[in-house]
Amino acid sequence: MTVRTRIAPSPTGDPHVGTAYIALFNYCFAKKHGGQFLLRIEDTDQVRSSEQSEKQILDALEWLGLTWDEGPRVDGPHGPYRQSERSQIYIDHAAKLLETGHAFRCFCTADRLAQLRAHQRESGEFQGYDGHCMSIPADEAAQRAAAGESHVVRMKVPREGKCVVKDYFRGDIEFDWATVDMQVLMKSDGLPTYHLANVVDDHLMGITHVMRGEEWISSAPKHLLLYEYFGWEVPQLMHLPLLRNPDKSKLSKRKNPTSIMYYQRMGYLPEALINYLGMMAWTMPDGEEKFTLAQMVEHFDIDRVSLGGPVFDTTKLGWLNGRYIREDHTAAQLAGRLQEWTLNPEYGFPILEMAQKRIETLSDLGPLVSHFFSGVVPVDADALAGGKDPNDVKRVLQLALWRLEAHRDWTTEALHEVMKDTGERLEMKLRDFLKPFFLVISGSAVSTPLFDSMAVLGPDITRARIRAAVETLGGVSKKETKTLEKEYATLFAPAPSEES
RNA sequence: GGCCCCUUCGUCUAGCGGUUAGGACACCUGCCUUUCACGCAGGCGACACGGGUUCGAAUCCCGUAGGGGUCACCA
Repeated sequence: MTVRTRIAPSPTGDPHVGTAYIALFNYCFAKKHGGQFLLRIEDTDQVRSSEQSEKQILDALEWLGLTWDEGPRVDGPHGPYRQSERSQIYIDHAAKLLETGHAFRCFCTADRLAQLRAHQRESGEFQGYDGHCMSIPADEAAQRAAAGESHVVRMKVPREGKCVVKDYFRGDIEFDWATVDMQVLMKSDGLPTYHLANVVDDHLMGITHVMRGEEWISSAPKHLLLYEYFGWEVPQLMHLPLLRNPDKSKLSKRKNPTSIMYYQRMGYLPEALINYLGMMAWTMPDGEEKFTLAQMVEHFDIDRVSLGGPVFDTTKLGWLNGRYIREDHTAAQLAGRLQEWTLNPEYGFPILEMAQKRIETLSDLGPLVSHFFSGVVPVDADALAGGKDPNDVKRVLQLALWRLEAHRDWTTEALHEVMKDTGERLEMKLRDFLKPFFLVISGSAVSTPLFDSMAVLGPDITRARIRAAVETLGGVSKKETKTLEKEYATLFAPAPSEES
């Protein structure tokens, strides 16, 4: 038997360091055992996902050196693929479950489900589907479905007995079936949910070991039950501990930079990042802390995984990155890395074009463009407030930051548009509204044009600078966050399809 | 709140019945150095708590506490 592992990132949002962390362990485990490390994009939601973010995930993994193999797949050419192109597979599998009586069509409205949940929460009973539509005879349900009535497909779950999840690291984990919900398998839009797609894909791809985040433990019974219903062999489940924020909660964008591209733009080397990720929950047998991906594969031992959730601490990452810079590079090699990073025509020429009009001597260049080659630039709190109430400025920055976090199109024009709109909705003169942003983005009152600068710097650095400025002004407390969120919702009430 | 998982210095961790509980980051002190950094030497600092089992427990078992995850037509 060949070992086959996989990761299945969602194409929603930015490529997350947590994804790379899970990918790293899958990669090392597969390679150590002469197996394959496969990749698929878990795209079961056409509304929220995008080609662009899918490409970002692939780019990020490649940057880190986590190359995936071409493995068995269901159709089309080899390589990563989108599931939505193949939804017929899930329709067929759902139909099979319907036939064998392991699933049923559910016609319940969102309203009824919301009421049900509210009632259950109030009375403190088990929260989950009450089996309302299970009593509809199969042929009647099929007829209603054929007539075009909106419905979903749910899996049947035993109401008594226990389910034993065999986790490689934790041993047997017991769940009462009564606490497992009758999960929706097919949504009313005809696309599968993650649970169905995941099990079907893993089986068709011949996955032998499912190494994923701890967050999935509680849905493992559903997955196991699906394997049983289909009569398929169950892969070995291995749940890795979750990366944490300094406050120990699950690593999140709200509290930490989590985008892999952020670390790339901040000037971390891929070998340092991957090395650091490798010392989260794992150690080399000899205790060595600096190691390459190849060395990690060579000495990889799955039993050396520790289960306490590691805090992703950028201080130590910085130290490691420094070691790579000074120990593994001559000046000439370092020049090469710098070139790869930003000292190249692609990144540099637009900057020079901006600078050209604004300099008298070549030596004026340095101070003018230095912020393009920096991470977070320091800003003076007093200068930022500009004689006004710092809290007002903070409020404006935070609201705009959220707006920019939801914003995808990072071109000069689009940024101009979204910032102009934000200023208008805040009923401010554009000039007054934009003033602090000049300072925050460039760290100086005299600098390159705002929107062009933001476009060149990219979303990660831009957002990080605004976030840092908010902190400089004292940060937003929990209470302030609440009021601001309310204000944000009324001012910018995002359309339902827009993601945040 | 229900269910589930986890628990060694502030942080990442070694340890898998007998150790003065080891290393790394951070912090502090000193050395090196025109400054800073690097480097070197040293220091501070942890087995969550309570019961068992055992001649002996950080290691095994039970309980408590704390932290986390999860309870969607998101993944």
